[in-house]
Amino acid sequence: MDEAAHLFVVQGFDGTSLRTIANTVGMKAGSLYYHFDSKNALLEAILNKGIAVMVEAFDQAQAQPHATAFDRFQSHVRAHLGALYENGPYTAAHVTTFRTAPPEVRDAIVPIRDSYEAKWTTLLHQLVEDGTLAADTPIGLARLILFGAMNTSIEWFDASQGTLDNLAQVISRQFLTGFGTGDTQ
Amino acid sequence: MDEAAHLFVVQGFDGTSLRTIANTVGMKAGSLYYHFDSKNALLEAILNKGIAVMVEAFDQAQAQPHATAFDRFQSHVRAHLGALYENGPYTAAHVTTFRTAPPEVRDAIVPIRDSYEAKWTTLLHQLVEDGTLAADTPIGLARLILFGAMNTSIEWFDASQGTLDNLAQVISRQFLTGFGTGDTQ
DNA sequence: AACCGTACCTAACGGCCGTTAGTTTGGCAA
DNA sequence: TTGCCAAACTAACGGCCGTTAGGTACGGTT
Repeated sequence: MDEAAHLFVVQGFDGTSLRTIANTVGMKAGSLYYHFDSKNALLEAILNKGIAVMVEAFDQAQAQPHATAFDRFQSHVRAHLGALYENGPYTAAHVTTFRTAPPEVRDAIVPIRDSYEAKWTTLLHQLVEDGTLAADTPIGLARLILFGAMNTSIEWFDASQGTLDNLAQVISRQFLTGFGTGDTQ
Repeated sequence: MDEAAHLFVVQGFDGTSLRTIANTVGMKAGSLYYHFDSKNALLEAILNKGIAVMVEAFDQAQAQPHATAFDRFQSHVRAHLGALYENGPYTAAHVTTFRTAPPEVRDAIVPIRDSYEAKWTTLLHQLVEDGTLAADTPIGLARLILFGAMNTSIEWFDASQGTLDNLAQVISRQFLTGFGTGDTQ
């Protein structure tokens, strides 16, 4: 699954054959069917694990003590980025292959996916309540914009050029205060 | 090309066969070779057109008069979103298929892609110089975060639930001032 | 009337695809 | 020692893939 998820990230689901996956782990294609019912089932398992990794990272961040509301928020951003880059290729595979996954697979994943998104919605609501986020923040849109910033880092983040801690800080700060000076508008 | 680009967005490049494309436009697969040398060449043409559409939208926004620096910025955001949703499926196809495109195709596209990114880099530099963006803004990172927010809207934007004008306004405002109140940090 | 180029079609090629049925291997348990 | 079961293997199936060679229809030009 590790190798399959990695290949899915690089080549896409349809661009990766079972023979390629099997060959990468020193097997033959048919042998994969001892472990998975089908290629779709393999993808489904990977997508699920991708969510599980994100959820675990989120819950760990939740459990930690934080000095300020901003620290708490930044810790969650860091956790999401950690799920993308530090805990196997599952979350990355989820983010990159979900949109074009076969409908049956997508439909099976959606409910679990929703539960992760709900955690973020709750978090953002709390930040509104304690005055960290503006009262008129469009929570749904805000979450999607934040996800966009975090997830598309897959296309350009290079660990040799910057740390995840730094990226988490930049994204968190940007999300709350923006890059502007406030001089206009 | 219209239909092919649309199918690439929905099913991915590898997930779309030439027979499917041909069938959609009332042709046979072999006939496509009168117009394109190969499937890769078709993709390359689509990706190029995707950039051309973005560039044209950018230049049109550039040519318009604007009351404030913020208006100018928002106008460019709106232009990019317009390229994604209002001028055919080419830009959307570019954004969604570029990462997993065959290396030869990607390599051929990169230089043209860079030219579009350079336009944004220049714009952001100007915003720093006129005091709209903070002097210590990490331009490169800022552009990628902005692109992330705009481009991943493909996964969730629904024209029946919100206008592009509104989305452009939310993204622009968020980019400059954030969603926070400024009470923490 | 003869010709030409454009735009398609037909039919097939070799090759890879996901999948399956049946078989082999090797370690552990009885 | 025998039996069992997990974990692989082999070999093939039908089917779809990108691609190609050669043919056909047809409007416009000479």
